[in-house]
Amino acid sequence: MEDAFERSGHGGVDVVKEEKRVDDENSDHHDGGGQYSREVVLVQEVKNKMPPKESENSKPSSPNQMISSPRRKEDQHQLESARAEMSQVREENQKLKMYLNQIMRDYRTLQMKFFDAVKQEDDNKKSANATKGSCREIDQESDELVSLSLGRATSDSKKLSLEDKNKSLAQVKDNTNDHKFEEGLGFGLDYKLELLKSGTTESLPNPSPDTSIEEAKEEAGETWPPGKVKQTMRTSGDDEVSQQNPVKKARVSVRARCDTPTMNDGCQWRKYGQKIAKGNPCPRAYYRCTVAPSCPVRKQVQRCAEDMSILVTTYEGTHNHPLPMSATAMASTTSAAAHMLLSGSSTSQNISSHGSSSLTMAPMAANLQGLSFYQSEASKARSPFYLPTTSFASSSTPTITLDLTSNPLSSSSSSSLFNRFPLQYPSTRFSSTSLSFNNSFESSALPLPWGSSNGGLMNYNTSQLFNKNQALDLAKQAQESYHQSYTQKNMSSLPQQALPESIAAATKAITADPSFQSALAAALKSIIGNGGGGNSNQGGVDHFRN
DNA sequence: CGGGTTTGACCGGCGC
DNA sequence: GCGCCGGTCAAACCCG
Repeated sequence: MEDAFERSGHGGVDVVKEEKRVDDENSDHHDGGGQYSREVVLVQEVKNKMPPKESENSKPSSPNQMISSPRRKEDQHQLESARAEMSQVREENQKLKMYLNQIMRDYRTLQMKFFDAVKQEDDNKKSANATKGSCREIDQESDELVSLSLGRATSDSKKLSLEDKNKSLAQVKDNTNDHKFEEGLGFGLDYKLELLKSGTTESLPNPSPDTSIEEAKEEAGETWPPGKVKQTMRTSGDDEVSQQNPVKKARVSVRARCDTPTMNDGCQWRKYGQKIAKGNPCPRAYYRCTVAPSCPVRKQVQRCAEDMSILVTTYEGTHNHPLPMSATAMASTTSAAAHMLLSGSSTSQNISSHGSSSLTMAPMAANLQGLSFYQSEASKARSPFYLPTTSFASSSTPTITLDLTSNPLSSSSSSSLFNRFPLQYPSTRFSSTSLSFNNSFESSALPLPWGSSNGGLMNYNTSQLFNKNQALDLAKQAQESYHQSYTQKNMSSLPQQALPESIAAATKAITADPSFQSALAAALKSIIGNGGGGNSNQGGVDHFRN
């Protein structure tokens, strides 16, 4: 898998063209046994495509040589068989390349459409700014979008019929002008906006204006950079905190049982201070990220006064550099939570935010290692994901707390969250990425090579809604969009860095993301279409991981 | 010696 | 204005 993926980068269009030929002519025999004459044809065809050096080695003997003796004939027979197998492997590799290229093309197309859609939507919203009806409509739209995307379900989303979702997917496939779904996938922009918002002006270089035309426009006209977030403030109350503190950075608290002085979240931190805070005998330690000298991310670590075994880590800011592979999970989690807090509501109980900002949760959820931004009315009071008044969180700073303690009060969703989270609990499977497509549907999950018995892993629960390829296309598009946004983010925030290095670093970081790995593995598995490739896939993932 | 930690000083926001 | 408090700075110190 890894090999094929690696090669896909060099494959280019020619490979795809060739692959189509092979695929057309031999699409119906992958078993490799029996159909000998056709395999010979295939070998010869492959031979013609191969570079001279390789074709020389595998070139069949002349017909005269082939009939020299029975034994020689048998050897020749085996040779042909081996060649046929090789050709099949090549064929599969080329198919993988083709699929990957196809996915990349689809993604680019969707991304362009997304930018168009954002622009169009901005115009629409400016014209009909304070219309409540449209607001509700947008809410419904967003819910639908999110439910079609990754890892979030709302109670409203359950109302949506399968037909609606199928329709949306069909619209995407047909490249119609309905941009709903593209918006749902197009979270890359929002990811960047989050950087603009939470990344401080103190240390972050200004993002280059050419990362996005829309972004440039928004920046030019508004001191509150993310236009989308600003639009969410139409719903007064929910975004009061953001409004009052436009430059306040959102904080994400993570409560976890931990014996060590600090949680190992994969990042490098340097302690720069310690204080005895009021109301807690335990000192609070202040850390800053030292992965990059200009990284604005800080964290506070303090033991819980009530339960000393609980360590409360509060993260603030967004990394402006490629993260160590082991740190991507926590970083994306906190980034997602922070973004949810800023783009959504800080006082409302409803996690489902308003307007287009809710779209931003879709991508983040894809990187949450199973952290589901699922908060139904019934469970929100006990959700692990709440908006508290922590003992040391400044009341003026929007803070969201992620409770990873094994609280018996935890609902089923939170307990699964606890079990899935890999960082504080290394004993759990690291591959337990939850890339949940609308967990409000309880269809059978796509069988995965490292499948989970209790639903801790990826659940492509949309399989009821559309076929596997479509679901996997979505997964790929979502992940690649994240990839794209991350790349752009790094390019914009590290202008001094050579461009290829930024891209390479971002690529490295993204491919290290277990969510990406999982999606990729599942996509490739589905493409290959057999259920027996589990070990190799797992190995590939492990390789990416290290 | 370089990098990380400790710890008292300092600063700014906020409430009274 | 003053005091409290959270957060940060930076010199001293520690450690490998």
